[in-house]
Amino acid sequence: MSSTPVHCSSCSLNDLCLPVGLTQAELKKLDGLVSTRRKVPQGSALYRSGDPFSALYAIRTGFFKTEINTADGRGHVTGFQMMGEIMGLDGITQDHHACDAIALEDAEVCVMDFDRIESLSRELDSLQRHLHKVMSREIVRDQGAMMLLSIMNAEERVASFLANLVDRLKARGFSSSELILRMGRKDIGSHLGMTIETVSRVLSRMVQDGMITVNQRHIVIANPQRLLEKASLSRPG
Amino acid sequence: MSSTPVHCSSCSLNDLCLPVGLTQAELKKLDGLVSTRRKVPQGSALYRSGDPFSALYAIRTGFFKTEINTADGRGHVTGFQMMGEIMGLDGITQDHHACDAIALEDAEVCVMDFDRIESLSRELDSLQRHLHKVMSREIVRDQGAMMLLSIMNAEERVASFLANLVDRLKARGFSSSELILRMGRKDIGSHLGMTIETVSRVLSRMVQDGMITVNQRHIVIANPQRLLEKASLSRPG
DNA sequence: ACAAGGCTTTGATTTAAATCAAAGCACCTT
DNA sequence: AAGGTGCTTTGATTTAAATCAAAGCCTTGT
Repeated sequence: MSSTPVHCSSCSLNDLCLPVGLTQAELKKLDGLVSTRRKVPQGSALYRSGDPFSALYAIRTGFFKTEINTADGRGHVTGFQMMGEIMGLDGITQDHHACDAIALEDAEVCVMDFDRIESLSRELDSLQRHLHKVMSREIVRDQGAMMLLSIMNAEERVASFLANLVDRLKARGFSSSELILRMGRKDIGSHLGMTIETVSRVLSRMVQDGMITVNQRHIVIANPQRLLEKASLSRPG
Repeated sequence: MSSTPVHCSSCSLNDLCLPVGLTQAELKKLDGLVSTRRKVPQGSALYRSGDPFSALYAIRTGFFKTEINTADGRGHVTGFQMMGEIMGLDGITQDHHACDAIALEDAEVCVMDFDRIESLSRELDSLQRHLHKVMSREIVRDQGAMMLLSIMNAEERVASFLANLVDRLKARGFSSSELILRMGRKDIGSHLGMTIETVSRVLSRMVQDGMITVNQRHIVIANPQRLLEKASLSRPG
């Protein structure tokens, strides 16, 4: 709950976040969209499964994971989210959230009341269209993740995971050859459907092959070409 | 391209399809939504990956699979769709479709121009809300499928698959103890991330255990209780 | 500095599912 | 009815990844 004024029109993330492609005049209208900002300390939840749904969240700073936990202890990390990405879409169907959203480092999010999003998007065609695109992108992304889990082996999965992360970081102005993992091996394994031992072994093998360099959570992509080859499923011609 | 008049307001599927929860007056407005119907013969595509996106489709009759094909021959069936369900949401983000939609039996769909859906949902709050719920449900469903692939073993996956199918069929007035599979073992295996041999072996084991009965594609659920136990991941307490 | 705890890596062994192989069945066509 | 074709089942063997086990290492606090 920051007291500083909160404006989409002046936000440096606006070309990554919800209001992408809006004119300056339209952006002005959006300035009422973000009611508050919210700080989320590392390790704590932005929302949890079962919480009532009322808002979408745009990440301003920090890094999140979303996960579904089961009573028998098996859990699954459904994804990792970084600045500019929208969280909370899972809550719309049932009016309560379907997963936990946990901050992997101290984070700050823009809280966008969903009723307000809906009423604004009835006025602004471009916002409406963009919201639909964001949701559709999430669907396509999840289907890509399903495919990864269904047909890729351990090494391909890890390669895809790394390639995907550097891609998204690059789009945010960070290095495309270097990254700091914000999550532990356990979360990587859970997300990729494998054990931490396998994650570790695969990383070691990639180091041996000269594809990457690993120092704890610090990864350097030594051979981007080969990483991409491993990662890609070569879509149909 | 049927010449019979096409009206959501008189459609028997309307409580499963897009216009759920609308008043009669609102339904009247929707009658212009479905421009045409389209017949899709068994084995042919409603749309293919790369096709330009222009419409969503509501299934009136028939049964579909959606799949992503890769150049190297590995492919993945992302889901199966039955009457009343909406297809095409994957196309919104990139203005072209991201997967193939193939009819597994002769089918008929309602073609809903997406621009018209958007403009109508700017007028009808309830349609807007429902569209958002449909998209969110797809996201949650896909995340459930990811979890299935990530943490369940072969027998749990097949049990989930069967339980999910009878559930959806039951909601459409069909038997909850019996079903005809519209897809072959290959598609089941692709969807569940396993080979056809494993699908077959798991089914045989379930028959031996008295959980189900299998005659080709005709399945009888002999012990729904045990099927549900196998299928469920028991969510957190 | 040292101990404690939690990650991470590495190694040995087991196992679930894949692969390889062949036979069985249902559904066509002639 | 016979022969073919494509799906499905079943069996034998292999393999990728899980499990079991232990050591290494970074971090944190006393």
